[in-house]
Amino acid sequence: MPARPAVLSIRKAPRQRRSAHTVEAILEAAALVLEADGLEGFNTNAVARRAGASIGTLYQYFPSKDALTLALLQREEGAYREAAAAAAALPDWREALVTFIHVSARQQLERPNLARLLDQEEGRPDIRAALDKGHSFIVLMDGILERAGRSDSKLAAADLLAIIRGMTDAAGERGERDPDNLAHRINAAVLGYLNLLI
Amino acid sequence: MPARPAVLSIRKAPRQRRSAHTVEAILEAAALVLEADGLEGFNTNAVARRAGASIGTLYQYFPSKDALTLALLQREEGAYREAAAAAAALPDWREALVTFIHVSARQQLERPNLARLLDQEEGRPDIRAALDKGHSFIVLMDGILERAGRSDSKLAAADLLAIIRGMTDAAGERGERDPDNLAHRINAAVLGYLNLLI
Amino acid sequence: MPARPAVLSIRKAPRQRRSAHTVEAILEAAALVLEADGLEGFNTNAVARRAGASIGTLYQYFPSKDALTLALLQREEGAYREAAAAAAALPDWREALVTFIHVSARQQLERPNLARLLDQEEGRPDIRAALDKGHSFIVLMDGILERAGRSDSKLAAADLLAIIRGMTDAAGERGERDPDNLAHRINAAVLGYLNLLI
Amino acid sequence: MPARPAVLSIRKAPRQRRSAHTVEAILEAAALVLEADGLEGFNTNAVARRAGASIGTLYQYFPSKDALTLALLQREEGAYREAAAAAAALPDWREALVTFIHVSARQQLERPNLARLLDQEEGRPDIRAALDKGHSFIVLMDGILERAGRSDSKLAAADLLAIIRGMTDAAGERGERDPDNLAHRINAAVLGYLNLLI
DNA sequence: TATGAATGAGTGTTCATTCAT
DNA sequence: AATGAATGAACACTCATTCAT
Repeated sequence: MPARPAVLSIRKAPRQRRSAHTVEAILEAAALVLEADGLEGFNTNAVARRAGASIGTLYQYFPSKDALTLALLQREEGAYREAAAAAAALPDWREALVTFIHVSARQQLERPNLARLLDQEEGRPDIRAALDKGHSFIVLMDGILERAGRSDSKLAAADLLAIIRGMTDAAGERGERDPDNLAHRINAAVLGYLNLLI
Repeated sequence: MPARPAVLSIRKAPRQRRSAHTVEAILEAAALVLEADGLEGFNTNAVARRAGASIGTLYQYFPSKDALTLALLQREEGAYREAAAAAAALPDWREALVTFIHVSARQQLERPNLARLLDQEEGRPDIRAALDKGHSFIVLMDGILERAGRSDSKLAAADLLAIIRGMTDAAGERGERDPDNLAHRINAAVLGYLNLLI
Repeated sequence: MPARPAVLSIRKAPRQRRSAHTVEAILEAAALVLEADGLEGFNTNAVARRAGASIGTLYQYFPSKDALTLALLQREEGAYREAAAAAAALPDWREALVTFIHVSARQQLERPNLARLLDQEEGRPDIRAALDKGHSFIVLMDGILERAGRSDSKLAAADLLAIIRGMTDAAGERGERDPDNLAHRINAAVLGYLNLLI
Repeated sequence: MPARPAVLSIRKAPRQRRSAHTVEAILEAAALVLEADGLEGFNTNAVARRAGASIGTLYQYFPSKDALTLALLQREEGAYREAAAAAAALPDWREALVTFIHVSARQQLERPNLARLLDQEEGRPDIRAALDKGHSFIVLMDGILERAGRSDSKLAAADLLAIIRGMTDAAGERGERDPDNLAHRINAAVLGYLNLLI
């Protein structure tokens, strides 16, 4: 029951230990290439070379460049997504919000260039379509805001995510390293937004 | 001694009226292609075709694709930059800030897809290096915040611009059309940031 | 009003004399490669090389390999198709049939390997779909047989074309050179078919 | 001293029953892939997958793709070849000829797509060279025609086989199912050829 | 000055074949 | 004997850029 088109899912599940290692090496190589050379230098041959694998091996596991990008996206966001979901599930909505922001700041400053470029890739139509909409961050944020009793929760959720993403991207780009400080500043903007907007 | 590498500056200043018209046609074609087909479809041959010019003509005015991108960036931001500078020059810093935000919201919703894609291009190292740092928006914002008596004006300016850019990009992408409403929401976040952060 | 999908039609009509020459050179190179190396060696890079053109030039005129194949098919069959139509239009159906066969034999022995390989390509679904069904040879043959008063004209037309194609292909492959002799033998089979089958 | 190059012969004669079964599974998988996906989809990995074997196993029995193709060709033609030889051995040459044709029609309509594609593969130089000339159908047909007292037996044999192959290929491609009817029509052409050509 | 034909390095992708396990 | 991971040459196709006309 493939939830997304076959061409974007991983081509074969690695059965041997060697395979799992190769897949991991390719994904990490993709991350490194993206960080080092940006979207411009992000091509499958470069990734394979960096992974110490052949181009054929890459394509045994990822049926297309988009599938590779998607897999990297999911790998990078996996832990983030879980932590964000856990934050959103906290009983007190204020605590949920603050924790969500903190988690976001920490994630972004981990590998800032990678996160920023993946954010960009996430905007591409093909990738977008393949992402699991049900679990996206906006749903989490919307849940928090509904519990806060906001009638404009959908719009506010979109705005708050835009603030978070905008500020974390910029901070990462500038080379900031302290997630606590960044989270503190995001909190100010977010709480201001919620308080001042009725 | 040119302030930026020759290969990114416009190749020749159009002297005749016909030339000026051609340059303008190419720039507008670049904008249209970018809006219609995204970064994926943005190539010099497509731009020339859309402009009704030959590829050779395009290269007579723009020595490289990056130079074309840069020129478009500057054309699109020209009016915005002036309006933003005027806003920043208002005597009352609060009024300056609110006006700056309003100007930004209006600019972004004018041609949202174009603005968003150009924002992305602006992030590329080559383009970035060629942009005139002296006149960038951060200087304007920093000026406003200094007059507001903030000691952290540099960092706050960066944060506020990130908020503005993040929210306007997302709003444009969602298809919002009303700059007043958008500006209102941005104000809340920005003022909250300034009030809550001592 | 493109009767067939754009991706299979020629990409641009050559405007300058140089272009027309290039297109012709590429088509002839395609024919030569096909004759020399068969379908196995028929790739766009080889064709371009043989034409003394770059691969980019090839793709300026033919948007895909299939489009090139199709254009070659049409070039090779152009004169044949006209001659066959003229034959089929002869008042006496017997004369029409005999002339049709003669024309077919001559065409096939002209460049036998090329004709045979193009016959094969003609069978591929993509190519087939793009070919103009209205003018295909079976329609011509069907017309002749209807005038001969046959009630089974559709089936008979298919059979006779199969006989003609089968015999001409084999003759060409064996290196036969005399179209008159070949046509004579085809006539025997075809007339036998028509006489003996009621 | 092998009659054909080692690389095209089967790699090892299957000694154990399991091996024989594997070889058969691979050959049938090759047939199925060819029928389902055509020459375009006919690749060794797909065949192995369909056979439920690994690619390594395939290469243990068939040293190359061509060897696999050749083996399939021989498997498919095995029964046909025997039946055709039996037909050709009938005392009355007319009966031999008619039976030969009937056998051919039946064979072709059995698995029409497979037969047609294998006919095509049979035309490739490499495959051709490896086929055992001594037992080919043309020898059988030549024998029949010699007994019919024809001096042009070699040429006539080639022509008649071309007629038979052309008509059966086309009939199979059109989806015909009745070998009797097809054989009847082929008879007409063949007898016409023999009668009319002195 | 304008044109557009030509270029060719580069990119995504396939697939026959090998070989360590 | 069987497996399947790995290889890399080969191919279709794109697009920024040049230059003869």
